[in-house]
Amino acid sequence: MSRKTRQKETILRVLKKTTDHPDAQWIYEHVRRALPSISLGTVYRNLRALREEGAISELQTGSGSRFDGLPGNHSHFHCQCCGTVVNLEGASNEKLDRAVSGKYHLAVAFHRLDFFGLCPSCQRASTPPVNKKIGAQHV
Amino acid sequence: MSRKTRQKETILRVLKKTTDHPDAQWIYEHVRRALPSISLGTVYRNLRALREEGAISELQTGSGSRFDGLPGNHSHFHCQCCGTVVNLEGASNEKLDRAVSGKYHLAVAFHRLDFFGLCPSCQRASTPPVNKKIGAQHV
DNA sequence: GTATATGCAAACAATTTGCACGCCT
DNA sequence: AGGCGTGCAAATTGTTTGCATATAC
Repeated sequence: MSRKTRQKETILRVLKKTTDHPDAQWIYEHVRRALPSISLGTVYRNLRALREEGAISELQTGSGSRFDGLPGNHSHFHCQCCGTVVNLEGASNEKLDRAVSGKYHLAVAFHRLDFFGLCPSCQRASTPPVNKKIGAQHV
Repeated sequence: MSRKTRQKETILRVLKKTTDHPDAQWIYEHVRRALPSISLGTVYRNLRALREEGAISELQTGSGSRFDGLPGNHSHFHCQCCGTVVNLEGASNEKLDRAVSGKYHLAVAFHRLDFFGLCPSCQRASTPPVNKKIGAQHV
Protein backbone atom coordinates (compact mmCIF):
# COMPACT_ATOMS: atom_id res chain seq x y z
CA MET A 1 0.00 0.00 0.00
CA SER A 2 0.94 3.57 -0.54
CA ARG A 3 2.39 5.34 2.45
CA LYS A 4 1.75 8.86 3.60
CA THR A 5 4.96 10.86 3.72
CA ARG A 6 5.93 14.40 4.38
CA GLN A 7 7.24 14.72 0.85
CA LYS A 8 4.08 13.54 -0.82
CA GLU A 9 1.82 15.72 1.31
CA THR A 10 3.93 18.77 0.63
CA ILE A 11 3.97 18.18 -3.11
CA LEU A 12 0.21 17.87 -3.19
CA ARG A 13 -0.24 20.98 -1.07
CA VAL A 14 2.07 23.06 -3.26
CA LEU A 15 0.29 21.91 -6.39
CA LYS A 16 -3.19 22.57 -4.99
CA LYS A 17 -2.18 26.06 -4.03
CA THR A 18 -1.51 27.26 -7.56
CA THR A 19 -3.75 27.64 -10.59
CA ASP A 20 -0.79 27.63 -12.91
CA HIS A 21 0.15 24.30 -14.35
CA PRO A 22 3.72 23.91 -13.20
CA ASP A 23 6.26 21.38 -14.31
CA ALA A 24 8.17 19.02 -12.03
CA GLN A 25 11.11 21.42 -11.71
CA TRP A 26 8.93 24.28 -10.48
CA ILE A 27 7.23 22.01 -7.98
CA TYR A 28 10.62 20.79 -6.83
CA GLU A 29 11.86 24.33 -6.23
CA HIS A 30 8.78 25.28 -4.28
CA VAL A 31 8.60 22.12 -2.19
CA ARG A 32 12.27 22.68 -1.35
CA ARG A 33 11.30 25.76 0.65
CA ALA A 34 9.54 23.50 3.11
CA LEU A 35 11.73 20.43 2.66
CA PRO A 36 15.18 21.62 1.63
CA SER A 37 16.64 18.17 1.22
CA ILE A 38 13.99 16.65 -1.03
CA SER A 39 15.29 15.35 -4.33
CA LEU A 40 13.94 15.85 -7.79
CA GLY A 41 13.62 12.09 -8.21
CA THR A 42 11.28 11.96 -5.26
CA VAL A 43 9.18 14.72 -6.77
CA TYR A 44 8.81 12.71 -9.96
CA ARG A 45 8.01 9.52 -8.06
CA ASN A 46 5.32 11.20 -6.02
CA LEU A 47 3.80 13.04 -8.93
CA ARG A 48 3.40 9.72 -10.67
CA ALA A 49 1.88 8.15 -7.56
CA LEU A 50 -0.54 11.03 -7.13
CA ARG A 51 -1.60 10.76 -10.74
CA GLU A 52 -2.21 7.04 -10.41
CA GLU A 53 -4.28 7.65 -7.31
CA GLY A 54 -6.30 10.18 -9.26
CA ALA A 55 -5.40 13.08 -6.98
CA ILE A 56 -3.88 15.16 -9.75
CA SER A 57 -3.61 15.03 -13.49
CA GLU A 58 -0.78 15.35 -15.91
CA LEU A 59 -0.83 17.49 -19.03
CA GLN A 60 1.40 16.74 -21.96
CA THR A 61 2.97 19.84 -23.46
CA GLY A 62 5.66 20.16 -26.06
CA SER A 63 8.43 20.39 -23.52
CA GLY A 64 7.67 17.82 -20.85
CA SER A 65 4.74 17.35 -18.54
CA ARG A 66 2.86 19.88 -16.50
CA PHE A 67 0.68 19.07 -13.55
CA ASP A 68 -2.80 20.12 -12.53
CA GLY A 69 -4.11 19.90 -8.99
CA LEU A 70 -7.69 20.68 -9.96
CA PRO A 71 -9.69 17.46 -10.17
CA GLY A 72 -12.55 16.86 -12.56
CA ASN A 73 -12.85 16.66 -16.30
CA HIS A 74 -12.20 20.27 -17.20
CA SER A 75 -10.60 21.75 -20.28
CA HIS A 76 -7.52 23.83 -20.84
CA PHE A 77 -6.50 26.78 -22.89
CA HIS A 78 -2.87 26.85 -24.03
CA CYS A 79 -1.43 30.17 -25.11
CA GLN A 80 0.54 29.58 -28.31
CA CYS A 81 2.80 32.47 -27.53
CA CYS A 82 3.82 32.28 -23.86
CA GLY A 83 2.76 28.73 -23.08
CA THR A 84 0.45 29.64 -20.21
CA VAL A 85 -2.24 27.09 -19.48
CA VAL A 86 -5.59 28.32 -18.18
CA ASN A 87 -8.34 26.18 -16.70
CA LEU A 88 -11.70 26.41 -18.43
CA GLU A 89 -14.61 25.18 -16.45
CA GLY A 90 -17.75 24.16 -18.20
CA ALA A 91 -16.22 24.00 -21.67
CA SER A 92 -16.21 20.25 -21.59
CA ASN A 93 -19.18 18.23 -22.69
CA GLU A 94 -19.91 14.99 -20.86
CA LYS A 95 -22.28 13.78 -23.53
CA LEU A 96 -19.36 13.50 -25.92
CA ASP A 97 -18.01 10.49 -24.08
CA ARG A 98 -21.16 8.52 -24.64
CA ALA A 99 -21.47 9.68 -28.22
CA VAL A 100 -17.96 8.51 -29.04
CA SER A 101 -18.32 5.23 -27.17
CA GLY A 102 -21.48 4.35 -29.06
CA LYS A 103 -20.33 5.40 -32.50
CA TYR A 104 -16.90 3.78 -32.50
CA HIS A 105 -17.17 0.91 -29.99
CA LEU A 106 -14.50 2.45 -27.85
CA ALA A 107 -14.79 2.43 -24.06
CA VAL A 108 -14.22 6.07 -23.25
CA ALA A 109 -13.07 6.71 -19.70
CA PHE A 110 -12.55 10.44 -19.97
CA HIS A 111 -11.60 13.06 -22.48
CA ARG A 112 -9.52 16.15 -22.61
CA LEU A 113 -10.30 19.23 -24.56
CA ASP A 114 -7.44 21.59 -25.30
CA PHE A 115 -7.75 24.98 -26.90
CA PHE A 116 -4.79 26.77 -28.43
CA GLY A 117 -4.44 30.41 -29.34
CA LEU A 118 -3.33 33.66 -27.73
CA CYS A 119 -4.00 34.77 -24.18
CA PRO A 120 -5.04 38.39 -23.55
CA SER A 121 -1.56 39.64 -22.75
CA CYS A 122 -0.03 38.02 -25.80
CA GLN A 123 -2.78 39.49 -27.97
CA ARG A 124 -1.72 42.95 -26.80
CA ALA A 125 2.02 42.39 -26.98
CA SER A 126 3.98 42.93 -30.16
CA THR A 127 5.84 39.71 -29.47
CA PRO A 128 6.34 37.65 -32.59
CA PRO A 129 3.62 35.14 -31.93
CA VAL A 130 3.34 31.41 -31.78
CA ASN A 131 5.44 29.07 -29.77
CA LYS A 132 7.18 26.93 -32.37
CA LYS A 133 6.59 23.86 -30.29
CA ILE A 134 2.86 24.18 -30.77
CA GLY A 135 3.03 25.66 -34.24
CA ALA A 136 0.45 27.25 -36.47
CA GLN A 137 -1.29 23.93 -36.99
CA HIS A 138 -4.44 23.47 -38.93
CA VAL A 139 -7.12 26.10 -38.40
CA MET B 1 12.48 30.05 -47.78
CA SER B 2 11.81 26.42 -47.26
CA ARG B 3 13.22 24.16 -49.93
CA LYS B 4 11.74 21.06 -51.47
CA THR B 5 13.94 18.06 -50.88
CA ARG B 6 13.65 14.37 -51.49
CA GLN B 7 13.85 13.74 -47.73
CA LYS B 8 10.98 16.05 -46.90
CA GLU B 9 8.75 14.74 -49.68
CA THR B 10 9.38 11.16 -48.66
CA ILE B 11 8.63 11.85 -45.01
CA LEU B 12 5.35 13.48 -45.92
CA ARG B 13 4.41 10.67 -48.27
CA VAL B 14 5.15 7.98 -45.67
CA LEU B 15 3.13 9.81 -43.07
CA LYS B 16 0.15 10.40 -45.36
CA LYS B 17 0.06 6.73 -46.24
CA THR B 18 -0.71 5.52 -42.73
CA THR B 19 -3.64 6.09 -40.43
CA ASP B 20 -1.61 5.12 -37.39
CA HIS B 21 0.04 7.95 -35.58
CA PRO B 22 3.68 6.97 -35.72
CA ASP B 23 6.58 8.47 -33.83
CA ALA B 24 9.74 9.89 -35.37
CA GLN B 25 11.60 6.59 -35.06
CA TRP B 26 8.96 4.66 -36.98
CA ILE B 27 8.91 7.29 -39.71
CA TYR B 28 12.68 7.16 -39.85
CA GLU B 29 12.69 3.40 -40.32
CA HIS B 30 10.12 3.54 -43.07
CA VAL B 31 11.64 6.47 -44.92
CA ARG B 32 14.96 4.61 -44.80
CA ARG B 33 13.55 2.01 -47.17
CA ALA B 34 13.42 4.66 -49.88
CA LEU B 35 16.35 6.75 -48.65
CA PRO B 36 18.75 4.43 -46.83
CA SER B 37 21.18 7.17 -45.85
CA ILE B 38 18.72 9.61 -44.27
CA SER B 39 19.49 10.47 -40.68
CA LEU B 40 17.16 10.61 -37.71
CA GLY B 41 18.08 14.25 -37.14
CA THR B 42 16.82 15.12 -40.61
CA VAL B 43 13.56 13.35 -39.90
CA TYR B 44 13.10 15.48 -36.80
CA ARG B 45 14.01 18.67 -38.63
CA ASN B 46 11.58 17.98 -41.43
CA LEU B 47 8.77 16.92 -39.15
CA ARG B 48 9.13 20.23 -37.37
CA ALA B 49 9.16 22.11 -40.67
CA LEU B 50 6.07 20.29 -41.91
CA ARG B 51 4.26 21.06 -38.70
CA GLU B 52 5.15 24.74 -38.93
CA GLU B 53 3.88 24.81 -42.51
CA GLY B 54 0.64 23.25 -41.30
CA ALA B 55 1.03 20.14 -43.45
CA ILE B 56 0.91 17.75 -40.52
CA SER B 57 0.21 17.91 -36.83
CA GLU B 58 1.97 16.68 -33.77
CA LEU B 59 0.33 14.82 -30.92
CA GLN B 60 1.83 14.83 -27.47
CA THR B 61 1.73 11.46 -25.79
CA GLY B 62 3.35 10.31 -22.60
CA SER B 63 6.44 8.97 -24.32
CA GLY B 64 7.37 11.46 -26.97
CA SER B 65 5.49 12.90 -29.91
CA ARG B 66 3.46 11.16 -32.53
CA PHE B 67 2.58 12.59 -35.89
CA ASP B 68 -0.62 12.84 -37.86
CA GLY B 69 -0.77 13.37 -41.60
CA LEU B 70 -4.52 13.97 -41.65
CA PRO B 71 -5.23 17.70 -41.80
CA GLY B 72 -8.20 19.39 -40.23
CA ASN B 73 -9.40 19.85 -36.71
CA HIS B 74 -10.34 16.29 -35.88
CA SER B 75 -10.27 14.51 -32.55
CA HIS B 76 -8.38 11.49 -31.30
CA PHE B 77 -9.05 8.48 -29.19
CA HIS B 78 -6.13 7.16 -27.15
CA CYS B 79 -6.33 3.61 -25.89
CA GLN B 80 -5.19 3.60 -22.27
CA CYS B 81 -3.99 0.05 -22.57
CA CYS B 82 -2.05 -0.32 -25.82
CA GLY B 83 -1.51 3.33 -26.71
CA THR B 84 -3.17 3.16 -30.11
CA VAL B 85 -4.46 6.47 -31.41
CA VAL B 86 -7.57 6.47 -33.61
CA ASN B 87 -8.86 9.39 -35.64
CA LEU B 88 -12.40 10.45 -34.85
CA GLU B 89 -14.04 12.57 -37.47
CA GLY B 90 -16.96 14.73 -36.55
CA ALA B 91 -16.47 14.51 -32.81
CA SER B 92 -15.07 17.99 -32.71
CA ASN B 93 -17.29 21.01 -32.32
CA GLU B 94 -16.33 24.21 -34.09
CA LYS B 95 -18.72 26.31 -32.06
CA LEU B 96 -16.63 25.63 -28.99
CA ASP B 97 -13.86 27.86 -30.28
CA ARG B 98 -16.13 30.86 -30.45
CA ALA B 99 -17.75 30.05 -27.15
CA VAL B 100 -14.41 29.93 -25.37
CA SER B 101 -13.08 33.02 -27.11
CA GLY B 102 -16.09 35.05 -26.08
CA LYS B 103 -16.34 33.86 -22.52
CA TYR B 104 -12.68 34.15 -21.53
CA HIS B 105 -11.24 36.79 -23.89
CA LEU B 106 -8.84 34.29 -25.33
CA ALA B 107 -8.10 34.24 -29.04
CA VAL B 108 -8.68 30.60 -29.85
CA ALA B 109 -6.95 29.42 -33.01
CA PHE B 110 -7.89 25.77 -32.79
CA HIS B 111 -8.63 23.10 -30.25
CA ARG B 112 -7.88 19.49 -29.74
CA LEU B 113 -10.21 16.98 -28.22
CA ASP B 114 -8.69 13.79 -26.88
CA PHE B 115 -10.59 10.81 -25.58
CA PHE B 116 -8.98 8.17 -23.42
CA GLY B 117 -10.22 4.69 -22.62
CA LEU B 118 -9.97 1.18 -24.04
CA CYS B 119 -10.04 0.21 -27.69
CA PRO B 120 -12.12 -2.82 -28.75
CA SER B 121 -9.25 -5.30 -28.68
CA CYS B 122 -8.08 -4.17 -25.25
CA GLN B 123 -11.64 -4.42 -23.95
CA ARG B 124 -11.63 -8.09 -24.96
CA ALA B 125 -8.13 -8.92 -23.76
CA SER B 126 -7.40 -9.95 -20.22
CA THR B 127 -4.39 -7.66 -20.19
CA PRO B 128 -4.04 -5.77 -16.96
CA PRO B 129 -5.41 -2.48 -18.21
CA VAL B 130 -4.25 1.10 -18.25
CA ASN B 131 -1.00 2.44 -19.49
CA LYS B 132 0.62 3.94 -16.41
CA LYS B 133 1.76 6.93 -18.40
CA ILE B 134 -1.82 7.99 -18.95
CA GLY B 135 -3.12 6.74 -15.62
CA ALA B 136 -6.55 6.28 -14.21
CA GLN B 137 -7.08 10.03 -14.07
CA HIS B 138 -10.25 11.67 -13.04
CA VAL B 139 -13.42 10.14 -14.44
C1' DG C 1 10.45 -5.35 12.55
C1' DT C 2 9.64 -4.98 7.92
C1' DA C 3 8.38 -3.02 3.83
C1' DT C 4 8.21 1.10 1.41
C1' DA C 5 9.95 5.82 0.43
C1' DT C 6 13.97 8.67 0.15
C1' DG C 7 18.35 11.01 -1.59
C1' DC C 8 21.81 10.74 -4.61
C1' DA C 9 23.91 9.90 -8.87
C1' DA C 10 24.12 7.42 -12.82
C1' DA C 11 21.35 5.74 -16.70
C1' DC C 12 17.90 6.56 -20.23
C1' DA C 13 15.11 8.16 -24.03
C1' DA C 14 13.56 11.64 -26.99
C1' DT C 15 14.95 15.48 -29.30
C1' DT C 16 18.12 19.20 -30.69
C1' DT C 17 22.32 21.20 -32.36
C1' DG C 18 27.27 22.32 -34.34
C1' DC C 19 29.87 21.44 -38.01
C1' DA C 20 31.71 20.28 -42.56
C1' DC C 21 30.01 19.01 -46.80
C1' DG C 22 26.56 18.49 -50.64
C1' DC C 23 22.77 19.79 -53.43
C1' DC C 24 19.05 22.81 -55.12
C1' DT C 25 18.08 27.15 -57.64
C1' DA D 1 27.95 31.12 -56.48
C1' DG D 2 25.38 31.20 -52.44
C1' DG D 3 22.56 29.37 -49.13
C1' DC D 4 19.74 26.09 -47.22
C1' DG D 5 19.50 21.07 -46.14
C1' DT D 6 21.95 16.97 -44.86
C1' DG D 7 24.50 13.33 -42.22
C1' DC D 8 26.90 12.46 -38.32
C1' DA D 9 27.91 12.63 -33.61
C1' DA D 10 27.89 15.03 -29.50
C1' DA D 11 25.05 17.77 -26.45
C1' DT D 12 20.66 18.84 -24.02
C1' DT D 13 16.52 18.06 -21.69
C1' DG D 14 13.11 15.65 -19.21
C1' DT D 15 12.48 11.59 -16.66
C1' DT D 16 13.58 7.08 -14.59
C1' DT D 17 16.19 3.80 -11.85
C1' DG D 18 19.66 1.14 -8.63
C1' DC D 19 21.32 1.23 -4.34
C1' DA D 20 22.17 2.08 0.54
C1' DT D 21 19.84 4.42 4.20
C1' DA D 22 15.89 6.41 6.64
C1' DT D 23 11.03 6.29 7.86
C1' DA D 24 6.13 4.94 8.21
C1' DC D 25 3.16 1.65 9.95
